Amino acid sequence: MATRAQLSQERSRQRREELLSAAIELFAEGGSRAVTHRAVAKRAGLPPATTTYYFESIDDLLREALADHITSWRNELDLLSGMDQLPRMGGRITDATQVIATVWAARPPEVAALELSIFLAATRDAALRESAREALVGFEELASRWLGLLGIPDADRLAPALLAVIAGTALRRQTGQYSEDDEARLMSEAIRDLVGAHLLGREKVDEIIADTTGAETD
Amino acid sequence: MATRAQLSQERSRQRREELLSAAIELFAEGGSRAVTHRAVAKRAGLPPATTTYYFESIDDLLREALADHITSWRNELDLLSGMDQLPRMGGRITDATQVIATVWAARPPEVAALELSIFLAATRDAALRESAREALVGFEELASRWLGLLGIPDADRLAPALLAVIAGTALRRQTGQYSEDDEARLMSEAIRDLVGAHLLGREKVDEIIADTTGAETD
DNA sequence: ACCAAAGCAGTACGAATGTCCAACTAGCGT
DNA sequence: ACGCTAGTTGGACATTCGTACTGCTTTGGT
Repeated sequence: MATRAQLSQERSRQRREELLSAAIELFAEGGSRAVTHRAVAKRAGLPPATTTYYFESIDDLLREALADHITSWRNELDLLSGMDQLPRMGGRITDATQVIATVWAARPPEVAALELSIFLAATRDAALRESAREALVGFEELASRWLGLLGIPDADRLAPALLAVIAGTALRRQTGQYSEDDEARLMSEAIRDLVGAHLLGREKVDEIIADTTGAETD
Repeated sequence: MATRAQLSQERSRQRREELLSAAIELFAEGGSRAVTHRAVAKRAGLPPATTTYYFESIDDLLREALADHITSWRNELDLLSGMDQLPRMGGRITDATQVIATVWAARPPEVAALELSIFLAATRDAALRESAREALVGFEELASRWLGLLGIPDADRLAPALLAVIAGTALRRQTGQYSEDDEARLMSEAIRDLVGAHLLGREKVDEIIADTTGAETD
């Protein structure tokens, strides 16, 4: 039997993950400067040499930790996607924005900051950028599916704007300029406006804009 | 006269700024890990000890460099604000989004990445967070003023959503998922939708949403 | 029970880092 | 002319870092 071997491998894998987890924690707390061999090992409660044993270099460690977090993040979202809990809301979009706002509020600012940081760190690393792109695609697909379930046509075209609003709000939230309630409300209203204009159609929207502003200045 | 002394002080101030500028460059290129005493001094073409002479610690140096960049960024925006070039567009909002998209395209992704990074770095630093908040307020005021010049009522309420879309698009752009043209188009369309819905008013938007989705599922 | 191999950890070492300090320079008042 | 103050700098120091090396322990096959 390879039971023992498997168990050993399993333990090894788990140690590796603990290191990655510790690295993410340190990164979230103090940025990339805080992620050092010794700090990671200490945080994970493992001997200092462990990090060099499991990873080629400290850069590899950080890279893998960030990529790992992106992946788990996507998995989390895929789980939500599989649940298809949205139809239970009765198909009312106003309620849907409420759902989004609730999910949003449940995600603490520190976590949001971490995820935004990872997306940005991906800027300077080709491999990470690929992961970030995959995650983005996943989010857009998820948003698109949810919007579709609500009976919104051309959901694909609306999804990117929706995500942009969510991401932008996440970023602004980091400044603490608005209260948590205000942030949720601002996002909810922005989404509602985007959905409304989308449903109305581009021609109608252009008409409204022309009527309002064109008339005043022409 | 204190001419000589003033000149000396001026030179000193300039050296300081060169260090800050070098620090920003290094931060943009390699993140906070790349910002070290020696690296900064070398980049600025100054002796190594200069950094310790002008700054309490390396953290202070980085902090001040980021805050400095935020400030100059705001000044740049204030300049745009003072120009009030928007009315020349004839007050057409569709053209205005074009202007925004153009300005946007002119700002290279690397610079956008830097500014996003600074905003995020502010998360972990109280002093920086204050600077970031001031910048945010400045941007919202600017957006609000421009919207007002276009004859849009309640511009204050629209500005945050507009900025969220811009910031969110900036973030997504970092992944390289869409082409630059597509990004500009996506942002332009999202802004147009936001403006249109805003002009239409909340009640009307809610009606549209209720008509479209409520009917299908009720 | 024994051995080969892989997992693992203690330790060491060169390089880089943050910080400090003593000396050197230049401008300024007297 | 001459010190005096502020600006400036080269170099040194302890610390921390990344990494490699050398054994030790555990495991799996026989």
